Amino acid sequence: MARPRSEITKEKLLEAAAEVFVAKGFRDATIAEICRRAQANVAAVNYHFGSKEILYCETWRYSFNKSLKAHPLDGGVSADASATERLRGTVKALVERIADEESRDFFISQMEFVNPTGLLDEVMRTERIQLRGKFFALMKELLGPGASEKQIIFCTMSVISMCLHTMMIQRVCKKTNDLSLPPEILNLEAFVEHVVKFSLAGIAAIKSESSADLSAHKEA
Amino acid sequence: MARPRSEITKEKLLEAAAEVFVAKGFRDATIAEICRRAQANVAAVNYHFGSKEILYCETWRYSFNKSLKAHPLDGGVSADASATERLRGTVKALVERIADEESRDFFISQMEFVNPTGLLDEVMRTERIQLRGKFFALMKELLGPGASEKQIIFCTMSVISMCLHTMMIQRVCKKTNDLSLPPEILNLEAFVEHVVKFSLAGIAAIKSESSADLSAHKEA
DNA sequence: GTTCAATTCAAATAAGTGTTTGAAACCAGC
DNA sequence: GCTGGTTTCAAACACTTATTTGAATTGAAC
Repeated sequence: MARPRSEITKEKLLEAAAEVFVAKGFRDATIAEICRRAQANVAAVNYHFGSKEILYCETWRYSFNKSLKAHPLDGGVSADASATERLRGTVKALVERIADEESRDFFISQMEFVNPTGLLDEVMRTERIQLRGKFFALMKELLGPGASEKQIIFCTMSVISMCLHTMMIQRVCKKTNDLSLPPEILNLEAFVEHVVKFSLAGIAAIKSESSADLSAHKEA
Repeated sequence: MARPRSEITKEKLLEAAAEVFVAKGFRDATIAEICRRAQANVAAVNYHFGSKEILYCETWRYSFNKSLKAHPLDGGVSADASATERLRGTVKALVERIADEESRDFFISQMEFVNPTGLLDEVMRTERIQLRGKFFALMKELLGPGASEKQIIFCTMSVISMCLHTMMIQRVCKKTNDLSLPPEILNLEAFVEHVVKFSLAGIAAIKSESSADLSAHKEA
């Protein structure tokens, strides 16, 4: 509580910036609009953060910490639960985090991924490695000791992709009121169940291929 | 061959625009750079297309037609092949189309999806419906007559997501020389095989749930 | 070779926007 | 109530960039 005044506008700026950056992207977001939403003067950003670029980085970091606190990675499943249960927890946490409108960091990451400014490269690398590592270890366990590196990677990518991409579609459909897809897909619990069941079967199939000889059917 | 001069610069502009839009996004792409790459004057875009926005639409349409010609949707598998083979063909076509550096439309779509300008909404809707419809029909066949709408949607989304998102990661890793993932993931054939095997097992699992009573395990 | 429309060009225009600035307002501590 | 630093404010600045403009060039038809 040393300098409450400054801290308040700083946080208001971070919240407003997150909204605007998500809605418009880095370039199309204007300092003017961010400050308007934060009820601050245009000079506030440069005074408190130094530049639009620094504000961008700080906004991501702020949103990331906030969303991770709201949705812990393990989904509330303890480390000594079965691998299947831990998969369910991890998938659930990921899906719920993305679905949460307050989780701005995910959408910023996604934009940064497709259309990089380069400003978040380092901060995001940390996050990616963390998430990926957690999934890799779990997948290794599920695939068993005979699994190849390639199998672990492909399976991990598959599960993460199912969650991320499908949830992004959901979010976009909801935002744009796109009704070309039935509303059932908005049922999160059902979706998590689907991903877990679908994935476990897929993983089992991949697992069984490594025990047999590698016979990849090919058409001439 | 009515007006060859005009057509040549127009096409050079479209090619250059595709590159620049993919690299920078709509807003960060400058007419100056596009014209420089096309070896044309800055006024060329406005003379030939009318505005940057129209150029953007035309660029997407041009790239889309081009990439679809290079990678037909069915992957060269005839319509009377088995459902499994048609799935393999469709997945292969999708994966190869995305992997092809020349397929700019996909990346533009992806950007538009995450950070919409709104300029491509209508043109893209057509494409999405087309692709989705093709997958839906195939999935319905694979899941059998007892499948619910929800199951069809979730399974379709899962397969498409696996292809799209994973391939996007590959593309980004390649572009940024990110070596945090082993190079094996760049093996397209292996990836297609993985997706097909993984998906077929997943689909079978979902299929079996509809014949039995719906028993979704839940933890208290 | 002249004519005329289509195309290209360099320079100017106009609008948007991040940043700076110097004055004003605020708020403790004395 | 004055003082000092902190924070806010409105206006001005500096820069980028899409678009316009009018002249110059091209190239085919006659």
